Amino acid sequence: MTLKSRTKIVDLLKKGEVGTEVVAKGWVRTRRGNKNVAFIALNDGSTIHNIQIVADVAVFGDDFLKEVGTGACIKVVGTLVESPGAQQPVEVQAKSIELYGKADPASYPLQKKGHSLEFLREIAHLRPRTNTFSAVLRIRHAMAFAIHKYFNDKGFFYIHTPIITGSDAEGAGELFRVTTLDINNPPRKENGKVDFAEDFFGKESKLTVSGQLEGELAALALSEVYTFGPTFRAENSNTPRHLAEFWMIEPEVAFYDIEDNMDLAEDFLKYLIRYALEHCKDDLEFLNKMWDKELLERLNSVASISFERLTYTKAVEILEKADVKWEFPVFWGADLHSEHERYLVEKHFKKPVILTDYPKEIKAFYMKLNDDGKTVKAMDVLFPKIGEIIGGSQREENHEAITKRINELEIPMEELWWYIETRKFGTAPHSGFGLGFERLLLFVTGMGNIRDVIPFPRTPNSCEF
RNA sequence: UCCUCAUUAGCUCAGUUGGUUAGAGCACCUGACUGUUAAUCAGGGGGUCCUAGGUUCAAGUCCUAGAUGAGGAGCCA
Repeated sequence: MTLKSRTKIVDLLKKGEVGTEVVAKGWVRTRRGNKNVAFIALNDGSTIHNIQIVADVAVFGDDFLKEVGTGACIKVVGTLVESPGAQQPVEVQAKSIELYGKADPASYPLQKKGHSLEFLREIAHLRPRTNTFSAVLRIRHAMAFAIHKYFNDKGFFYIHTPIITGSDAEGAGELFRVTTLDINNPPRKENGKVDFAEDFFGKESKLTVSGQLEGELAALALSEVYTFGPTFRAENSNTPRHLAEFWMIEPEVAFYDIEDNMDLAEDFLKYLIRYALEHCKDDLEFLNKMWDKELLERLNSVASISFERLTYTKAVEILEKADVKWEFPVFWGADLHSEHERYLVEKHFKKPVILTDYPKEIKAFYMKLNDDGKTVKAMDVLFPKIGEIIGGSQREENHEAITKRINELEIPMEELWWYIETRKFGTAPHSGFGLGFERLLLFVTGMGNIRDVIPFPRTPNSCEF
């Protein structure tokens, strides 16, 4: 028998092998009992549920059992039996217990009672051992897996786009610099500016804010691709919806117009939500009970309802007619603020909304210009509670049009020569979008703060662990 | 970055109009209990009231500045 030999608690609880000897390993959640018998709730992270270990005090001794308290890690060999208690189908009558690691009860920070999410963030090294956080992590895994499954089943190829980039032309926010220069004494040019020709790459380099531009290069060869990787924004954003380091999914598809793009986005989101409802039932029920009483109802609703689709122009008309005093004025050409988006999703339509055809001035250079010359084929998917969960567009594939737009916005053309060349050689209509993975998880788990759906959040002034 | 609020025991939080020795629940320790279910019951230990100034006979409480956290806004995914 090797060290890894054990039955996972999720399998023990399926009640398959009653009467047989089993080995369970895990971390003690609580211990209670009397002078004759101790009950140990054991969890190994395979499920939200614990297995109850029953240990006779006469066999194991009071002093030993005292060490098997909250937080300790143990190996238990015993018989799986039907439980006389009402709250669990089976339990393990312990024959032997090996203490892998004790946890001093006076200093172990996790109690059997609940903690605030703020406190748990301060002990991110231990919070995976809580019910809430282990549930979130299992759902996070399930969603990552479902994303790959969805695209793989549809014949999309997973493209690894670079994390270090030499271009900052995408315009999606402030970038983190990557350098090997001595920041206390960098080489300088005659004009006093830092000489990045002497840096590792011979030029300035940054952490990527998006894999989209490279994804487009791949789509214009492999037709259907997606990226799924970390992205970095050095914005000083302090909100429950922003991270400095987050994961993004970016499908990019040749021969898709904006309608196809919207169909893909809606189908994709519904698939993921249905996958969670089907595969993460116990964890979602726990989160529903613990944090968000409307979670399951909301997930079921969004999974089946048809998203509302309308143009930016129509949305502005609705907002202008609305009997609401806006903090930010609404007029054609103004960017929509979260109060406007929330009104459309939560009050007016009461379901997810896809807004399209925004004024070109408030959108990025790569979006395809409409025939009206004023709007671009952009699409934002707005969700209840979250706001913008997806942003995407049909891309400008016309060489003349995209160089004109780049010049208008005074984006340095020489940094994008490779991107522009795809429009020169065998260009094709294509579309894509970006989905923030943690924003998806906020919606699926019902958690209120994005720092609680990623194991180790990076935010301004916070890079512990 | 801006606005608002918060910071008191390991955790969650009370603390009245500025007034004696700062409290509770949980956790922890000791004991009781023949199968518990966030076990229960009894007892015990535990405090730089975020920090630095200030006002006052007297400050956890009022004022100023700062630190940290949270919510809202902006930026966005």
